Amino acid sequence: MSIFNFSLNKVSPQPVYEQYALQLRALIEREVLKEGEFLPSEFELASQWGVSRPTVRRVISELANDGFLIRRHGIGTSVLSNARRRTPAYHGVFEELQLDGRNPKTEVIGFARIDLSKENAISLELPVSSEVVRIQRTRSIDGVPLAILSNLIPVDISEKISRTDLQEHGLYELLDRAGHKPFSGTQKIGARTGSISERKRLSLELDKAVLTIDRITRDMHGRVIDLGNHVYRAERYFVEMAIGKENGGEFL
Amino acid sequence: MSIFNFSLNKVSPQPVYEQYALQLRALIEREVLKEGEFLPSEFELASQWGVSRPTVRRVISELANDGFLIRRHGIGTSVLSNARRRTPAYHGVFEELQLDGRNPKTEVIGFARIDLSKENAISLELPVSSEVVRIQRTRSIDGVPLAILSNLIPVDISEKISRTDLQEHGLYELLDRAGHKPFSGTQKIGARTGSISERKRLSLELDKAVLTIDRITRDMHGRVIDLGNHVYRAERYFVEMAIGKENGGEFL
DNA sequence: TAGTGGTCTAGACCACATT
DNA sequence: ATGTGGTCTAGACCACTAC
Repeated sequence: MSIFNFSLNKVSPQPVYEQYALQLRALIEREVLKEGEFLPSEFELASQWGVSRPTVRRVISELANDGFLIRRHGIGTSVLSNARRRTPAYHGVFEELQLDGRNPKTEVIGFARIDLSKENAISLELPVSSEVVRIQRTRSIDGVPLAILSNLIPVDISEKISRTDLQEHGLYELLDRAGHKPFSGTQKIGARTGSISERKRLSLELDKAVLTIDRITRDMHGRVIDLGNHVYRAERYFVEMAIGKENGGEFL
Repeated sequence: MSIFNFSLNKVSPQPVYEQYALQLRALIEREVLKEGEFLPSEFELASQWGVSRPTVRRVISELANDGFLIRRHGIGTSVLSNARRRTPAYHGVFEELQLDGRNPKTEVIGFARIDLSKENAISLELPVSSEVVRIQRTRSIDGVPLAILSNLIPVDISEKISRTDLQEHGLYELLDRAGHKPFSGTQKIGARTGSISERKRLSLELDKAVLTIDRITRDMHGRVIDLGNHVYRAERYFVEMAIGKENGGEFL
């Protein structure tokens, strides 16, 4: 009985390649299949699984794209080490990454319609006369202020979000629920010396640095649903991310 | 004569799907195919191109993955707007992005073997006794200092790189040439107040902020080939990136 | 030479959205 | 009912790597 004897639900709407990919992925994650180990050839897998080779290839492609497997022409398909694996990019790491046991808190310090400045109107791609809502929040951990979050959101979307929601949930989660799932966007990460009001809010010492993140978020239809300006205490926050093939390129 | 009458080089080692994908992509980028416009159905394209439907699907998949096209079941395949498009993540944006007409310069201020500190040995996954080379560079634009780049590189790799190479080319380009193509990695972006020596090197005013990028780069075999610590003048540098499905997730 | 993955074909059946 | 994309099959030939 091979470890590749996977189960297949033929009535499930989940496609075959997805079912097998999930099970194969689990084998790798649980290290039943260890680093460097080779998979049976595509022909063998096709016969073992009772599917065609294109389907086997699709399964393997899924995992190869996620960096779990590497295919080498003329050699075979083997398991990549954790180190070689491209972990999914992930952002917004928090101090030493440990949220467990911490006590994060969000305070909503502003939730009101504002007049749109000309430049913000352009960024949001709205007519200058449009109304937007400015949401201002502070985030703290164990009572220590961490960040000031300021977001501009079109009025019609903001109406689906309440002030109390914001204390319990992330903005993106709420936008999603409101039917505006964040889909794409751009962000700039920069640094500067904190301003007077930022120093006050973040309990910063004089002239200490802050990390800034400015982002534009769009829903699936390309509509701008959020314009965020976030300011973090630099000593307690950094952004961590995986870098892979596409987003390589040397930094200047 | 349809705009989809692409050319096909049958002797080229470049696969068919890639040749067609490139030409289709060009149509979209030049806006011959405009936002919202529909492609012929996969069957029609297969017949026009003289290839099978799976090949057509592969062509379309390439562009759909890059966010140029969107496929909707039962409806068809259409061109995404620039806004909806997920532009490839790209980092290391420079002032206002304009390198054109600028005069970037790299000065190598250090290129020597050093004793490996214990913590760096662990990061590079080398025995503590191993020797590494520390490369220190400064980058400036039009005579204005922009960044201090410090990299640790295993000795055997550094031997394939010369000091003069570094003045002309990027480190990653040189690593690539040396047979250690950067493959994956992790980086942390943070901010802090510049140290005394950094203030001097970057001509920073007292207590000005710097943006820091620390990265670990690995080659295809999972070997650590670079440990970089980069410090940028915050007023003149920021990191810009696209955010998509995978690397979404709310920032804390 | 044998075995591997890479590409491609020519179909089939299905689920989905529109008419 | 029609046409679309989504899945899957059962082959074929090629290019690459090892032996």
